[in-house]
Amino acid sequence: MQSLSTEDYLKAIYHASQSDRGTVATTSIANKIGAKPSSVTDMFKKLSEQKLVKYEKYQGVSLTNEGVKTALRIVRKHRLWESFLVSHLNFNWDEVHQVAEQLEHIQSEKLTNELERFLDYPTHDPHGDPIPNRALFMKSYNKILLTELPLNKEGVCIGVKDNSPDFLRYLDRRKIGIGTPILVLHRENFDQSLHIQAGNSTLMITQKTAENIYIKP
Amino acid sequence: MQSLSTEDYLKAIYHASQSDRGTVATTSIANKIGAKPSSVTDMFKKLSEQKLVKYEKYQGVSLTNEGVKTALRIVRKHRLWESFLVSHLNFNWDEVHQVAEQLEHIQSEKLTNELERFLDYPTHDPHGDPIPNRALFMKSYNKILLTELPLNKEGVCIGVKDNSPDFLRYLDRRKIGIGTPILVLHRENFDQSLHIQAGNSTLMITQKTAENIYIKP
DNA sequence: TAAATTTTTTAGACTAATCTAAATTTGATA
DNA sequence: TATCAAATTTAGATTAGTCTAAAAAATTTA
Repeated sequence: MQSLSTEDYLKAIYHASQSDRGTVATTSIANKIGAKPSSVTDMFKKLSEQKLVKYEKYQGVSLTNEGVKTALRIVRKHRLWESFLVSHLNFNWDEVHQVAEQLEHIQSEKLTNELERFLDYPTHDPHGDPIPNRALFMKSYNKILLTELPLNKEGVCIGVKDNSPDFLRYLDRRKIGIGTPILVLHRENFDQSLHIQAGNSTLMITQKTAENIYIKP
Repeated sequence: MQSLSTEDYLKAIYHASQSDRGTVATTSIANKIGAKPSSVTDMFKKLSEQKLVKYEKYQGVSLTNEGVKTALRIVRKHRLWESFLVSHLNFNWDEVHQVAEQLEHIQSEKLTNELERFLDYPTHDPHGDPIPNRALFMKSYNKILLTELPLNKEGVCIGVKDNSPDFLRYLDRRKIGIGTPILVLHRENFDQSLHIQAGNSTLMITQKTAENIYIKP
């Protein structure tokens, strides 16, 4: 049985290794967790003893198969709870993360599986991220960033890269959400800002915004 | 913000002071929590500093108003989650306690209040215990123990005193649950065992069983 | 490639919650 | 009411997770 803290580390390592490919550095986890690098080193050693990560001094860590499984079990719970909060408890997509951070640590397989059944086996959470099923398998869409969508080719918003409340509320105000159809009308060469049609309104968004929106072409 | 452990102590003190009336002894909490008396003394001091209990060396503790409120907030969450598990996630009433022990520590007022709304403001949990509302007020039924129900006077089972899975499953097998109408047909003077009619079957139960069933006369 | 910078680890300390063992207080009993 | 047993507290140690400061290794840069 993992402690709350080891679960947080495993999840952080999992997410970091998704974007960074392969091994994960001490400082990268320290920043994610909000701890000092020395604390992270200690935890790396501990996780290594438990065979949840492969750790070589000064070389960072990578998750073992068992480590990946443990991380995915937490991700599964996190995303199921986020789905529940939005679909049944009137939470907005920018409010769910903090609460799900707590709920993801609840230990009960029956609870997780019944929650999944109750929600009718959702495949994606409110931010468009895929939910691992009982066998910890998830299929992610074939997705691109909005910056990569060709001019005048219709796509649909299927997720966001940045999950911060600030960004999500900004999208709310722009009426952009999961499922919103999007068309790039014009790309400004000067600053890479975009004129887009989102739903049935046209608006301008910055490059920074565009590179945080996932599109199914 | 309380730690998980202080919350457990406050809840234990609250429950103990319900049955024991007034102040609560060190050992009584040690037994409930599963800790040594010396650890309990340490925690009493800590809670006392936080003004959540009144503590006099060698004289036990009693909750302050603030302590009662904190305890009731935990009880509220515990009982709401138990209700949710039974009503929507196919848990039986003997399975909910352990999971609710974890869920009761989740910190989010919005979560608690929305859960309450989603469940349509339940007043009692699956064991018949009253659920404090948002203002932490709860009304309990006027209840007696089955041992006190007069012969041939119809009552209804509205709760249990012992919440252990063993007892609850025993009641399941006897088809006794919340709402079951009960009539005492005969009381055996020799060992105080009872012949009762529960629903539409008649059966014999021991005194020990009878003194763990609450009845609305 | 040597020096400088950055990253990582080690060493030692701190806190919260726990424990054991010994000392103290309370309350029951003779 | 003096003694004894039970309950409670104190003292000191332990564990997990964290920290700071210093040392060591890796990486970048000149």
